[in-house]
Amino acid sequence: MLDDRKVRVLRAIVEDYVLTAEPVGSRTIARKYNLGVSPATIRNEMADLEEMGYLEQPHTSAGRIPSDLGYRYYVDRLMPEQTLSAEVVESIHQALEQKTREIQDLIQYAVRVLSDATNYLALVLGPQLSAARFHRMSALPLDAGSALLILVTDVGFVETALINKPVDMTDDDLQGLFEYLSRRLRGLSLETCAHEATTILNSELSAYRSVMEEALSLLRATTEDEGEERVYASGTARLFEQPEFRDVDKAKAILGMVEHDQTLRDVINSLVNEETVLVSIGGETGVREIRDCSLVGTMFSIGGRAAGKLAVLGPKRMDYAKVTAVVRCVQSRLSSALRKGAG
Amino acid sequence: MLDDRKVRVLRAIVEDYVLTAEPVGSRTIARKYNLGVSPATIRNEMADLEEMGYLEQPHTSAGRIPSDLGYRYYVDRLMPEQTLSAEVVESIHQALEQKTREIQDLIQYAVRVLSDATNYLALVLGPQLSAARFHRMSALPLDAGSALLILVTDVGFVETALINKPVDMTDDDLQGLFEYLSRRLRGLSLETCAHEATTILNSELSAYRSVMEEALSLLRATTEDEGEERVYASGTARLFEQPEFRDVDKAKAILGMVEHDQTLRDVINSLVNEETVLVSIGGETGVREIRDCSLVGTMFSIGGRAAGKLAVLGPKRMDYAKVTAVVRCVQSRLSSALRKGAG
DNA sequence: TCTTAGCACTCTCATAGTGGGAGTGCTAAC
DNA sequence: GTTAGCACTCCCACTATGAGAGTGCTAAGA
Repeated sequence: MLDDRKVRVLRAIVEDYVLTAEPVGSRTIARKYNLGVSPATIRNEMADLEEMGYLEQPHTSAGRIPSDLGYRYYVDRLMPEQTLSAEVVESIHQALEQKTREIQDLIQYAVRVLSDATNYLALVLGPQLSAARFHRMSALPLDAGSALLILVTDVGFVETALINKPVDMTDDDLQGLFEYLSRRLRGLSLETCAHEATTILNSELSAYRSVMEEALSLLRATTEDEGEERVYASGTARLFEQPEFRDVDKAKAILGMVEHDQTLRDVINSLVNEETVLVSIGGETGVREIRDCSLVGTMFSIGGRAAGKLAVLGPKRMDYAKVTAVVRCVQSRLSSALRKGAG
Repeated sequence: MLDDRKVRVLRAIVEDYVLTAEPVGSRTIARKYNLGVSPATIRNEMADLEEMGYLEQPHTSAGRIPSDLGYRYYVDRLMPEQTLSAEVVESIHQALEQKTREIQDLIQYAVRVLSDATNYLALVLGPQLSAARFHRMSALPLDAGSALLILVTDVGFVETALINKPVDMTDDDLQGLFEYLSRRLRGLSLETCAHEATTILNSELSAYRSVMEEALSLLRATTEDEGEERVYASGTARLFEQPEFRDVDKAKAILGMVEHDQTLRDVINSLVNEETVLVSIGGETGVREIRDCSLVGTMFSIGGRAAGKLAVLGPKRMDYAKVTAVVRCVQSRLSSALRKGAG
């Protein structure tokens, strides 16, 4: 266990390093954070902390920087509960109180404000469609030979596809078909739907095979898509403002990962699985490209239903207190967004 | 006018510089491109070309690099018509012959393959919604108090919004209302629609004011949105592979511009306004952030209707012949995509 | 036993000097 | 008009060099 003074030294080092991005020396601590002891004493404490794994030394005669473990200790036990400035809260509210009624748009505003408020890279994962439930499906005739197929999930997420319409099928037939299907499938998970629809197709609706096939393929595409949850990102350019990413190769690695959605989904999904705000520090993510980064994320719901996950990716040396607070704030505003609008 | 030998020197310099990213010296040209004259003669030609504005010298005793004007001359008059390798053509075909029936998805595949095939940053602008024509609008009742409003444009672009549904309105009423509206508005530009719908609302349909207001606001949002055309990008990370963007600040400036959609829209829109492939070189774009880049772009249509613009952003020192060919290839495949599917 | 001052030591970083290499422009001869 | 020769310029990579920051250790003091 860390005694009181070690804790104060650790906190000082984390906070100073977060602020300056420079390794912190014993003199600096003695001067700026008045612990009432001399640099020599602090040096001893730092040597202890290093041995215990909380600190690292870039090279023999540099100051110390926090290790992953050091950050972890700070985040779990030392980090102050931060209340956001009125302006930040205000800007978040404003961004999410737009009059938009479309979830996709709302998410896009959210990811942007998340990045603006933290100055880091913000990421949002759309709803996990495989877990979504069928709400309804409908076909909108466009012209003689084609129609727009529309799938709505319980969260209000919309997927559409252009399909061929058999010429011998009237608009009423089409509408009736999907009315019927919608009644039969409502509330089922999309995966179950695909099975169920196949059964229905074979048993009773074989007359409408071609249209049904298209409907099935939309259902399957929606669930099985490698791109299961859509990924929204904002603020990639901001990464470069961090001194630790001025190294082009690091920056490139991170960018590459962000563009390669699947890795991103995996990382965020494995970290975030509840509505509390969680932090993954450096190597904890297990992904090589972002071993110098931390990820702060949580799930969010819109109008009371689980809608996705939001996360901020920044350098390990990030302002965890602030980022956590911002993430929490955006999360809570999203939950209540649209509520008065539509369910 | 440039005499034959000057032209050959210019071509050699452009092509060598594109290949190596190093200023090209007279010796190199004499050795690699057998013009049958000595370095000294080439030096004289280069001095002339520099005076005429086609070449630049990074510093007194370096080789020459092409100026914007030099590239321009090359692109306009020297660039060979390149036929793409079978593999590249194949990969483009494959990417765009996916079974998807949704325009948005198709565009996403297109932007990805555009970047993969060129190794530069690829950009696609979605259809210009203000120029789009109304095809139909429809409302899908979701539950007692809400419905999904769907707007389809002639190109097959879909916009949706969640709206409140007056409790006293039956599903049939709702459907009838939009059937009627769709008949009245079909073929009009979205802007005209907004006006027209207002008139209709005031003259005949004032009973449905609340729903109509929502429909109007969707129409307006679709046209007036600052984000008029949606911007799709792919391959940002690839920018860093270019030696000229290993300078973090340059890379950041470009990335920043890419994230700031509006500038991007403006640049692409001002360059590209026809179905031929156009090239904008360096300063020609007039945008500071990309003065070291060139943009190759064109309009494309899907299923015979103008659908958007596609562009590749790379360093000035890019392989213009190849990029032009790729852009043209993607453009042509897009035009014929979906054609057999739905119109 | 804990704390502290002192000091030698290490390591980085910015600076300046140096030499090689690449390329030029000019001149004079072909 | 072309070419060889040559002096000149400029960049760049390499190597000191020294200042600065910070450490660990030791020994003395509380």
